Amino acid sequence: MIRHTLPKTQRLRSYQTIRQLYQSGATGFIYPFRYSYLTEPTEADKGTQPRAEIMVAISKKKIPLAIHRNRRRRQIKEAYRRNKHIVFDALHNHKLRLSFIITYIGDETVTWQVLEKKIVLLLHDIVNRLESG
RNA sequence: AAUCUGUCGUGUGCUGUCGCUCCCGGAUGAACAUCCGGGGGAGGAAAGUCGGGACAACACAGAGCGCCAUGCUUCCUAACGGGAAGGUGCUUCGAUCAUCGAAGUAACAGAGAGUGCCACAGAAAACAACCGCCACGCCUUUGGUGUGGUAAGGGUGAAAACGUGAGGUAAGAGCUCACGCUGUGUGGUGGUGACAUCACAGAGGGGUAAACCUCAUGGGUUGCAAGGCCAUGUAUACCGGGGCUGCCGGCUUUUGCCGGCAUAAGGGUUGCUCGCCCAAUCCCGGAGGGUAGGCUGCAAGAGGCACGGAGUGAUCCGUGACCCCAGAUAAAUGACAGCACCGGAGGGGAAACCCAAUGGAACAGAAUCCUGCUUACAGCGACAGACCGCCG
Repeated sequence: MIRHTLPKTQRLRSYQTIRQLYQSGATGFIYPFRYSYLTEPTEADKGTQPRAEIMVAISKKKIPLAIHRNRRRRQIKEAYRRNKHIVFDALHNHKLRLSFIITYIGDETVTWQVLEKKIVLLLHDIVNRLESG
């Protein structure tokens, strides 16, 4: 049973990884999100553990005010935090490390309930793609 | 009382579940970390990035030119293009014999150097003659025409060459005079000063400087992505071109090396020029490569509040074992419920009153800090003003 936390170590913070993701990450689309992700296998001799790193990006064109972008980013992070067990179970089964970016492309009218449902769909989508190879 | 406008103040709180970040203490652990406990964690504008400063790096012999900013006075302030108090002009309102008071407003130095511009209309917008008036000449003589004088009258315009009266003249004109108006100069008085007021002299040829400009004052450049340290790395690397000079002395068989002086393509002097300074481990171009990780700067000060004092005021001084004091870094300070708050569809009740659904809850998110300005803003409170009504 994992705890539903989201500390610094599970957030995507490396410039190089982000660059790699935008250049060569596998992408998908579930409205109102677009996502791209990369995986690498864990290596037991180096002591790396399965884990996921996430980043949330929001377009300034869609949501112009900083305070509204902040709120939307917090809601997305919250939705991921509450449902991240979906993807974590798969990662442990396949011994993978995952980095991914969720880009919000909706507008300000999407409600919290819809947002959480769509995140769950998105996570299941990623898991399906991992399982199928 | 209600509504509206303006100014000032304030600008959500509590509970639950699950989370984030920083600091302190403890535990596990080689370490990264993880866990437990405690504490701190967005704004009045954090915004616009507009002024001014602190702080930092680089630069700085000097002179000239240029560029930018500011522009009534005194004061406040670390400083300012900010603020306070005042002066002057203009506008509005009110009272009044003159004159005075209130509110608002002002890029409010110079149009006695020069240049430019002044739409339309008008003859003309700055060397004024269209009509008119006057003199003289000519002709086909109730008139027409030419030359000259004339800014009193007409007409145009936002603005037409000081106003009124008298003298004067061919007709006229500040041409002369009186009174007045507006500048200038000198002197007196009051005021720290802007300025006010009085006297004398002399002048009257528009406006426009957020047009160029003139005058006065100020201004080195870049900004925390500043800068410092650690780690990493590749620097006197590679290719092409330029330069690699002259004299003297020393060493040396020579090539060459070292030192001094001179020259200077080039570089620096952070707008330009002169001047000054630098110098072969140099300068220009090409191609290619690397880094972009961590720590620091980085949070207690031009801080708030209370009381007392000085000042018209901005503000300053003193006292206080009074209070506060975010530091994130693909960027924490939250998400979701419920209640409180506003509102009240509707329901209950004889009534007072009670219960209440949907809904509403502004503007807005630190990024080195402070200070000011500007802009955005629901609700509540205070104080002014306007309007309506006068039974509230």
